[in-house]
Amino acid sequence: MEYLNQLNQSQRMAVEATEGPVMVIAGAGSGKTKVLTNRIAHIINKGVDPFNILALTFTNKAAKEMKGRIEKIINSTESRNIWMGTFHSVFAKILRSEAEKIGYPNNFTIYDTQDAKNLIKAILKEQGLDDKIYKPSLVLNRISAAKNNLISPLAYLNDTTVQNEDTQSAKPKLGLIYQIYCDRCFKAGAMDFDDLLYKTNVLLRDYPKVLEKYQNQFKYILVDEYQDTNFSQYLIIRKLGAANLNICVVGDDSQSIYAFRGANIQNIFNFKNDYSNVKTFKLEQNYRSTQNIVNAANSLIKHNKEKIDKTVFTNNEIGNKIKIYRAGSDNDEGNTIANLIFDTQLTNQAKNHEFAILYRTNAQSRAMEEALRKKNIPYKIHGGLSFYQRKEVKDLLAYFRLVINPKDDEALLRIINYPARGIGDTTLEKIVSVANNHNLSNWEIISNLNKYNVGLNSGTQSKIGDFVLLISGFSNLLQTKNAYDLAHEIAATSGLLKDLYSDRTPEGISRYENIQELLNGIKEFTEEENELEEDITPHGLPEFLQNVALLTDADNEKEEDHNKVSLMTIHASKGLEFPYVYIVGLEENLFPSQLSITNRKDLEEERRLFYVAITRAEKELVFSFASSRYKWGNVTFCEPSRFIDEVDKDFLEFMYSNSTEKQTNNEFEFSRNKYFSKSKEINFSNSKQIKEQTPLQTPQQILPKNLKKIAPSAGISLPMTTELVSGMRISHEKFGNGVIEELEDGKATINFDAAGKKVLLLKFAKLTILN
DNA sequence: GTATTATCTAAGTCT
DNA sequence: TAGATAATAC
Repeated sequence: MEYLNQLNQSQRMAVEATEGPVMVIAGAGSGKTKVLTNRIAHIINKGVDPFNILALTFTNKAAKEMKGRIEKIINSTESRNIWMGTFHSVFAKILRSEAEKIGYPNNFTIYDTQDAKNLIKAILKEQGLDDKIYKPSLVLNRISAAKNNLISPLAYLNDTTVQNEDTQSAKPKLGLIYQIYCDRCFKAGAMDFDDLLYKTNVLLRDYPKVLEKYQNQFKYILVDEYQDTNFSQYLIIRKLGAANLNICVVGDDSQSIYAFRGANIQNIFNFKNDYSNVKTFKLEQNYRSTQNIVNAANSLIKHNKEKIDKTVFTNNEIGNKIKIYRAGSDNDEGNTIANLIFDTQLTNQAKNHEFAILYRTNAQSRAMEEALRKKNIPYKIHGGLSFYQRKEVKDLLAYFRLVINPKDDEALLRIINYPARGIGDTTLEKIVSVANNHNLSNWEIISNLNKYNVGLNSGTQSKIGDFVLLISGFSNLLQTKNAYDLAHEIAATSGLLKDLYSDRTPEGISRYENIQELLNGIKEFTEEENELEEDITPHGLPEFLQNVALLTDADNEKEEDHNKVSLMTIHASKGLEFPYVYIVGLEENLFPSQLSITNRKDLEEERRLFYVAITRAEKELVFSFASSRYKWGNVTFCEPSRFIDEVDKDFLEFMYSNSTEKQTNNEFEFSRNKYFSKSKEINFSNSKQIKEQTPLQTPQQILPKNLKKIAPSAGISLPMTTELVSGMRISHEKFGNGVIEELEDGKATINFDAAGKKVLLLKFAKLTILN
């Protein structure tokens, strides 16, 4: 029980109160993860089987890290048996084993947002509805909100309030679209993200035996980031915890930033009323940040009316004031930040990974990326368009999906004519219409063409027949081939590899490489099986796919990304911390977002978002804003964010002449150069020197444009590859030492002492030269 | 039915 | 700016 002595008093109390309902209000940086991990360890040490613990985290990565920490505390690998993960991944797992009960196959597909939107578009077309009025993203939001509040299509149609809302907004058919959408998903054996929670609720509601089983299983339940749970999640917890009532929720109302996806901050406010004899613990001491940062954050959040009373304080050093920079334009802002990072690295001997640039919207990353690239500062983008959303990757994944679940209509439509097979739009329209009339999936039609009168000529029929044979041929291999072999077979035989290979433009090459990377990833996944003797879960293609669907970018981090500056949205930064933090784009209509400034509730959420951003910083914090910014392709002028004014001036240091602020804003249009020169007044001792050192064309600059954007990491680590020659002895983190036998095309064939011959992509392989 | 080009229009945050 | 869609030519 040595670990208990490492905790402060309130932390320790929260850890030791293992029985009954417990709420932990944890201020930013107050050791929330420490409490969670120690609490779970403590429960296990008291004799509880880890299989009886359910812990819901915000990302799968957080779960993995926590398991590691618990393993250290309890000094046993038993920690791996804890049911720990995101709501979505844990309940997807449970749904897979219980799927037949609610009429789904256990190999059900998970539709991502794009699949869902495509389906909605198709429904709109069939119903003759205008997609300018019924914007797919809006429709999907509405459906998502309904599901998160557990409103079924039928309830939706029968709810007069909801119907009035839709009539008012001139979208009376939303209920009908919702209904059709659900039917289509069902017949495709598919669930969207919200279904994973919604269907779990259905399962627990309609099958008391199942509910009982999991109630008995999960004797202890812990929920991290409780302030960001929605009604659907709330109810799952309530039901599962009802038998034992050992429910511990941890959160911080000041960090609730997911209302847009249905999170209900009231869940945390109401916890005391939902359960009797709730023990509440407040963690108020911040161990992360300097006094200046903590106090600045407090002074900001004071402006919110709705919050739980608490006083976050720190005994850390006072630290520097928050510096505020003004830039002339978005590009100028990027350069300013890149220069600051460069200088800070030199003066403080700081590593790249100690820096983070946080922004409100993904679109802001570009200016930052360009500036960092110019200064040769390695960076990684966290979030944004993830690898798995790239077209070519989705295409191959769609083949996998269809092979595993042929009813998956969205996957089928995506690839039936890619690569081109002469099955065009007209043919597909016929098939889809027959499928809808019979309430069957498209696959059921095309695999039984003679049974249904689709009205196709014999040429088209035989093309479709070939496609059916192709897919069912792969399906037959599911039992015999491992994930990698089957994946490779599919990529090759489908013609996808060949199609990508034939495109020798830089973009085409990068697409081909992305497929190679995907296949490499599957290979690694396949080989994991042999590495852990006790790991008995099969590692076939279905298992790989299930893994992939719910991966967040955070779960995907590559080893070679370790020492890089992090770029991410503030939402993605939740739960993370960095010594040096730059919050950029602090402008009205951007942060706070234009869409949020019309009502208090939304504005308060934006303010909490800013609070989250500020509290990521440990040592130093910088704010910046630009006076002009490209939006929709043209320049717009911006005013500094109101949030800057809301932070107490005692903690701020303006790095530009603040006294003329008001006038200069108005003057701006007429004196643009003035501001450009102003930002140059900042003295970057080393920037000039570096510019001259930097070669005109660095390796990353000749990379294909889209690769740079999607996988910036790919470019930055390149220089190393030039140092490699065959015959060289190298070391690889996973495979150990070996000799390079062949170097070609960005790939290396390496003969490892222990692991044997492997072909690795240099771009991704982390090799250390031995000598 | 396919491939190429021209035009449109959309950018808020995420599982 | 870029991805999606429409229009055009083959």
